[in-house]
Amino acid sequence: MELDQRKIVILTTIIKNYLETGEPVGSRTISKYSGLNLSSATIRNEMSDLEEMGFIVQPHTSAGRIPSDKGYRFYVDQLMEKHHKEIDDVKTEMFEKVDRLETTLQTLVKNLAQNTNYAAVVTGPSIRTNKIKFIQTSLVDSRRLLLVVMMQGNIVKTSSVVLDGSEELDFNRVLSINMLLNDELNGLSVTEITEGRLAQLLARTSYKETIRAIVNSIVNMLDINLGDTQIYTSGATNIFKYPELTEADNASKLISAFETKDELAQLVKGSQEDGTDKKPIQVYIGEESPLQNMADCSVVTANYELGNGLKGTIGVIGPKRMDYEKVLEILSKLQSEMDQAFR
Amino acid sequence: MELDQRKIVILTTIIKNYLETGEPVGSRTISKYSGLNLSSATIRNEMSDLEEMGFIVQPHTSAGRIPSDKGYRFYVDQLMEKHHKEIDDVKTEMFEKVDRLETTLQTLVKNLAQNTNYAAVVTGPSIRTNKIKFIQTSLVDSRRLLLVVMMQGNIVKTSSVVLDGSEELDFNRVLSINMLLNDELNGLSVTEITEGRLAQLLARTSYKETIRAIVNSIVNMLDINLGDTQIYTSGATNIFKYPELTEADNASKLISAFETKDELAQLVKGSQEDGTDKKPIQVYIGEESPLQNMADCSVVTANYELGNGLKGTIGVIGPKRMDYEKVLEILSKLQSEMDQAFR
DNA sequence: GTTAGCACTCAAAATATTGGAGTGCTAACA
DNA sequence: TGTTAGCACTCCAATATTTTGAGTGCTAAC
Repeated sequence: MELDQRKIVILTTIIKNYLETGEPVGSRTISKYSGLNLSSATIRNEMSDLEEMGFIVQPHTSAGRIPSDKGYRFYVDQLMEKHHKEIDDVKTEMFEKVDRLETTLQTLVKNLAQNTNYAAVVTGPSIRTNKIKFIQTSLVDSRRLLLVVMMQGNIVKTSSVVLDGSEELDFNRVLSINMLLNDELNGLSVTEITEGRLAQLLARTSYKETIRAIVNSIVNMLDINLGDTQIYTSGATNIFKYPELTEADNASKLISAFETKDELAQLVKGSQEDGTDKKPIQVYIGEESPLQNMADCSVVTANYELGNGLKGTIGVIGPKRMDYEKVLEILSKLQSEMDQAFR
Repeated sequence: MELDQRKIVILTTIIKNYLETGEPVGSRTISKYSGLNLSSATIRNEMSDLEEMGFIVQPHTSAGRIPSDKGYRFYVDQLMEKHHKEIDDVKTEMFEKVDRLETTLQTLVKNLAQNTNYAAVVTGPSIRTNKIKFIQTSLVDSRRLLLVVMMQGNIVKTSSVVLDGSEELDFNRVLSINMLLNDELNGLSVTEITEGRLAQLLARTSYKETIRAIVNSIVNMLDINLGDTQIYTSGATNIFKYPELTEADNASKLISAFETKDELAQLVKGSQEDGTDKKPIQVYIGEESPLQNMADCSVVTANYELGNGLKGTIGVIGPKRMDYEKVLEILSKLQSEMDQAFR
């Protein structure tokens, strides 16, 4: 059977209607709103075809039809095509005063959730591949150093280093340690701080224990503590707006996923791997999603790349009947702006 | 009517039973479990009295009784008395490696939620009254300073200061600025950084614009950005474990309160004002709570005070039928440990 | 190819039925 | 006088039943 023009119109009408109402769509409704001037009986015949082809399903015998995952997929693919032809050069004002990546991402994710009415998640760039821009240690008291590391994107991390006291430090010695650290480590990512590097560093100083403690602290801070990537979320409670997600204990699972953030990391990681350069925006519909908890949701993710090579992901999580058009538009707009913001 | 010993036993039995089961308690149950060896009919008479006195209510004519807010209040007050006589010197290991207050509080709140199975909230000390311990600025590039401020409790805040470029800075100049800042501002809280102070500071330097920008940044950072007090939460999803809180759209409101944290701030602030020194732990039952959203919950808060004068609050939010005994025990234990941890 | 008409289906809403836990009251008992 | 057994009564909650209506597929006519 072929998907002719008329079938496409009917399918699209069903989907659009369902996106709005969330209720199964019957033949009479279509006959009134499709603009095709066909009777409900004719529509019924076509719908029966569409069902056979797998684009729509009946929740039960005497109900209207709702889109299947395949149906959504068709609709979204169609949207994506249309979308590529449009050029949107509208500017949001979000990036006017870009200072630190962290705060920027925080406001970004908040706005995203508010604008879409779905749950939003944004990840910062992977710290492990992000490069050190600047290191500073200072003596807080005789036994403790404050360590401040600034990464690309002006991400600042701090920790304190407790010394065992075998090496006496004073102001000038800390100064020279700072110079040494910056000299050796600037421009490196954590993954590049190898044993060899450390040895090279130690060879140039007599404060071996202190340096060792500091480097250790840096690696810990960037490697383990942060679980690699920082994840910002917002609008988790928006899912309460969509009854189909609140049924049973779905809500509980979803909200809990947002509270712990562990699973979200996977979600986002997956999308970065899938992403060939041609498809910077991805749509996962229902079962397509990498997480079981999200099988009743749709997930739209966009990878962004800052000018300096840092990569991250923006994502929206909502019901299958999400307003794909709007979400795609917003995400692609944000994506292109992010690309330019941090050059 | 008088609340004699027998009535107390019956009331207590009703409450304990209801705490466990969450179901209304009938006269037969009591006659079996109170240990009083009275028939259900006798119990019925007493229950009828207790209801008249306002300690218990009937959800509907032919149901068992459940404790009223007044009933809970009686029970909790009784507990509190008993509690004061006990001395618990059990040590948790949470505070072994206390480094920075922020991370400590984060793990604290997480443990609290996991141990109690309720939602937990912990606030750090008010930054506005917290004192500056150490200031460090460093030149990131020609136009930008990285500002690091360490407060009491080793809370570290950073921000970057963008300079207008009218004053050329170099390494040595930044050094002298640092010394000046530390000299003038250490030991002060934000509230103490007045116009007069600033004037005094400016009089001692020729880099007036830079200093002005830095001080501005410090005040902003500590005053506005953080909304005064930092709030850590955990276990919000635990409320899904208690059906009576999940009914209607209560869950939505509660979770949302936890996501935005605004309301929680009030909750906690209220408890700090109420708190005379004699009652460091407070229990709000149902309507007693300062927030309408929490009218179906009970809230238990404990104020802690670190050795150095910093104050904060630990709180647990759960259903009215929460295990008060356990919660009181845990909170008071934490409270006393906190008091000693950061001396 | 399209459509009106009709019998059929089935979920959801409305309504009825039942069971049982709980009560209050009264009268008898220790 | 306090306690208790017994009984009629209440009413929620669970279950069963009926009703309703939106929707379908099929057939026959246009």
